[in-house]
Amino acid sequence: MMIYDSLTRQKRPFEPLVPGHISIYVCGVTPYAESHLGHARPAVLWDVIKRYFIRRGYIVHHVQNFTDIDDKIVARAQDLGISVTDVAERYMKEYTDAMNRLRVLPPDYAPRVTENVTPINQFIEELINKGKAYATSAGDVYFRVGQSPGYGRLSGRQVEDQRVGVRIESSEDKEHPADFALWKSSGADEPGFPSPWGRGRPGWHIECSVMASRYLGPQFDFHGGGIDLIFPHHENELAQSEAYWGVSPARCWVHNGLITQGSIKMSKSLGNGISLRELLDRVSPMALRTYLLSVHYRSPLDFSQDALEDWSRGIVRVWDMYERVKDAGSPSERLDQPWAKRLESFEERLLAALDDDFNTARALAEIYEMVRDVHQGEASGHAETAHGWARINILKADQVLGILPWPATPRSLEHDKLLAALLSWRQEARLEKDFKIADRIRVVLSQAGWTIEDTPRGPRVVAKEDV
RNA sequence: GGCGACGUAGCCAAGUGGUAAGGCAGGGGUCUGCAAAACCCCUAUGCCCCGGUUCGAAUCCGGGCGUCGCCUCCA
Repeated sequence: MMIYDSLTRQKRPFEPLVPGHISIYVCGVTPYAESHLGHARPAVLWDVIKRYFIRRGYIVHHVQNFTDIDDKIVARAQDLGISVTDVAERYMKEYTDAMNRLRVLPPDYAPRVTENVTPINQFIEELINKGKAYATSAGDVYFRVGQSPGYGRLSGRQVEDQRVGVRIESSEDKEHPADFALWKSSGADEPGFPSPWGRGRPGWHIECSVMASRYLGPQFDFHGGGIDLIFPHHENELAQSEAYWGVSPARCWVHNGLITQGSIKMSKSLGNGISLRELLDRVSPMALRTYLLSVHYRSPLDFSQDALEDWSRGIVRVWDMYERVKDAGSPSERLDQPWAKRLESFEERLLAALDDDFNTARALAEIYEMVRDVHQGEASGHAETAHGWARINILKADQVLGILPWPATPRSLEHDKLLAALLSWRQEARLEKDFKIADRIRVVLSQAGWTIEDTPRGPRVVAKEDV
């Protein structure tokens, strides 16, 4: 198992901290606005990583937080004239709904900052006691970057090289411009929590150090998030955790590339994010999911509607095959043909692709090659065996990658009866060679959003919204 | 200015030293009342450019060109 670590900048063999267990902390979202497509990428990636480790026999502990208190949420609440809690709840629910539609398994713990204020305060106090942080007369607490010799090694930068002026906020009583807030005092009209330094709220980075160690311990296996979080968020988090525990928190830092549009990063602040909810209303969630997995996670993914549709057309072939073979029995004969041997060893190749730094693109390619082997089996007169393997292998791929759509929108019984009646009328017409009627029925159904396909096994109706 | 990533067929994309996976589109075919679907076959002497290392380079090194990201909230 080879995994790329952002800290060492190389792919290297991975050994879990505790044999047989995998612990994962992924930075979640700040729920102050609608989720966009960019949020779906790490979620789907970590979902696959998790399923992969589970399949490999590990016990997985996965934590993903919600930053439910933050300046942006406060501002949003004031805009909408509702409470900070209501804003956070609304967008957390929206995010969770989108994840469900993408078949993303929920994390084992989804802690919130507002439920961890006391441990956060204890953590900050200890950092002050250790001389790693200091409180100001204004009631703010800052982390003392100068006390962290390794600071900058995750993001590969030196504090003094950074563009001057950008980080420095007005009227600072910070000791050093690079020092960052652990605790920020709240104004009278802002939400706040009591603390030894007065009423205030946690800074952006401290939550993750606190919650990760609280739920997973001082050290854990993976820390994940978008590549844009490396600096300052993860750099600061690393510094805090190290200052507190004396060890580097994550054994491996995994950062996904960003989703762009026209090569420009999709982000909330640029306002060019594609609404995840709207996109999921428009395309099949599982087609979107496979599209996200079609590019290696560390590469940027330049979103295009065309590319998504291309992927959608491809994965539909796998769905169709599953429809055809889902009732097949388990294969009972063992054959020496190459296709049969490949079908038997399909899962090994699937997992081997993921062993190599979670290469989901290669894993998807394995699925298509497997589909071709099934066709070869059919052509060589062993359809039953081939179908049996097809069923097993597609389900195995689905278990790890998540590729099959959940049942399409349920239809009413009346609906089905009506369709069946029209189809049998058309079949009668066809038998009587009355193709005028037959074609007329096809046109009428097509106008209603249904496509009839005459297959060797009889007519089949596909609803346009299913694809 | 500092740091980093990327550049593979018409499009998307895997491949990090051994002779270019996969998907979409396109062409040809099988099947079919027609259509669609499905399936089969074909489609990069070449991987941004120029040098170098090597028996051998898309892969390693050097130099360019182009695009993007981080340094401010960001997945």
